[in-house]
Amino acid sequence: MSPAIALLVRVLSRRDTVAPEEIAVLESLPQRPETFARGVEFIAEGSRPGWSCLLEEGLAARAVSRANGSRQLTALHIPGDFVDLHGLLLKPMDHGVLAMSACKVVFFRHSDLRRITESAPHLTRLLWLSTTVDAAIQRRMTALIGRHTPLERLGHLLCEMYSRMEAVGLAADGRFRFPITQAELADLLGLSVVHTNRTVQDLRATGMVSWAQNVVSIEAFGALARTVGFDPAYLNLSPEPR
Amino acid sequence: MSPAIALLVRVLSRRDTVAPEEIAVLESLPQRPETFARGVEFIAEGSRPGWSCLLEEGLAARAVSRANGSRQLTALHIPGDFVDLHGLLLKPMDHGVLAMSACKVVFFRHSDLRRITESAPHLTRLLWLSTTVDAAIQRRMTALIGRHTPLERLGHLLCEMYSRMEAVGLAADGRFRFPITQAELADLLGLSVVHTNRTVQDLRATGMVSWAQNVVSIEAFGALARTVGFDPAYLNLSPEPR
DNA sequence: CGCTTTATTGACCCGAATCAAGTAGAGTGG
DNA sequence: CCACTCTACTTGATTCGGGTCAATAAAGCG
Repeated sequence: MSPAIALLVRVLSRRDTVAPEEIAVLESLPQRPETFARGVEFIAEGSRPGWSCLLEEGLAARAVSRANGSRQLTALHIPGDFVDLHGLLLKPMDHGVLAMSACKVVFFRHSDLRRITESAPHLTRLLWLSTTVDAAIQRRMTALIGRHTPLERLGHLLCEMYSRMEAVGLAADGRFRFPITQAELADLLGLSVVHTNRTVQDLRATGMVSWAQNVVSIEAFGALARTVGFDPAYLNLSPEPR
Repeated sequence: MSPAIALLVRVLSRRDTVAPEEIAVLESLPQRPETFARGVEFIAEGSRPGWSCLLEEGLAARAVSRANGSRQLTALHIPGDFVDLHGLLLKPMDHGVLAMSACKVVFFRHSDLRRITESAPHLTRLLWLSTTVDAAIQRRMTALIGRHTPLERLGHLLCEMYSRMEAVGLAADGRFRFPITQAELADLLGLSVVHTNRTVQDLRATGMVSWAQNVVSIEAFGALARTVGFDPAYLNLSPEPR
């Protein structure tokens, strides 16, 4: 199985059983692999792509730009995420996608994905589910930025990233690679760079998280989750008939 | 045609052509109508409903609650919105839905909706599209709260509400009914009640909006849209093959 | 026509932005 | 191998937007 598909199936399997025929359907899709360097906006805001991409390696982010030139990062994506699957339906793209680290991605033609909706209803629902989990994450983010302290925002984000990465086998024992600069983190959390830095230090001072050389290590996941109010239910990582 | 379905079809038709057979399929679904008084949380956070509801009349909001008891409103819903269509796939509900005014809603059984995904691919894509537009709106909200001034948040929200209401025939000439208290608005915009009030007054002072007795009147839509950076593209209200 | 909810105003204060340096690494090239 | 540069991180001083507290006006409404 191609590595990108393997990751996708791995996440989907956390949510429902994926039949061998469904895996075969995914496997049979023509792929267009590409890699992008850190900083590249590989899906442009306002564009009308005819392909959607699955992230295979690296960290990517969605960004909406403002009139004054500044941009806001609205979401992070990790390997196994079907980053712009919604582009199949949503035209034009209401946001851009940029590589936060070197990214390896695989593109699928919309016409091929559309064929799945014509012939594989359950698989279609699983893909649809992916986009709704995405929306649930976005909803969390809105609440987080709207009504939570900087420490809660950061702590919650780390809990979420850990949980998601763990689901695709990229994290264990509270540790995961997280190649993001504090400036990018600030864009994501809706804080200034200076305050983001102070918040990271506050979080380190609690002893619940250590973070150096792009590796985050959550020393006390339970305690952190409790203090920042993280409950992974919204990630829908438990198998259910969908 | 039942009024709720008529509204739904009206929005869907703004996004793509809806075939008569597709309308017939929607019409044929068994409906369970209900009404709720203002303030009632008619879909509970954490529940696993077997039905999804389409709003026919009134204003509703999604809310996520916090540990300390406060809640954050993350989205507003107007007639024609398939408020918790994502509940078909997402279990449990990651947020509650509450009536901001008296609401008339119509429930559809998940088993019936699932049947649509089995037999009506294009209609399925239109429903899927609804949930992704919803996500795009949420994304906008995140960016709005994260990096925009209170005046921009409020002005943008009003532009969006007008555009959405106009699409279902509930607004014209810049005017629409908007039965929301400033406390609720504060919850939605991530501001304090006091500051929300001052922001409303600031907005009135610009002369671009007048607002009294639950009726908002945008006197200069173009000017307002320009000053708050509103571009309706993310609402996907232009017909496209989907 | 009281009573409750909603809107409004003023005073005060604090959290986070902004401004301004300074430090530490990681490359890069002479 | 070491200056040079660039980026990321860190720290301190200052400012200000928006929160909080408290009180009053104005609607609704039973």
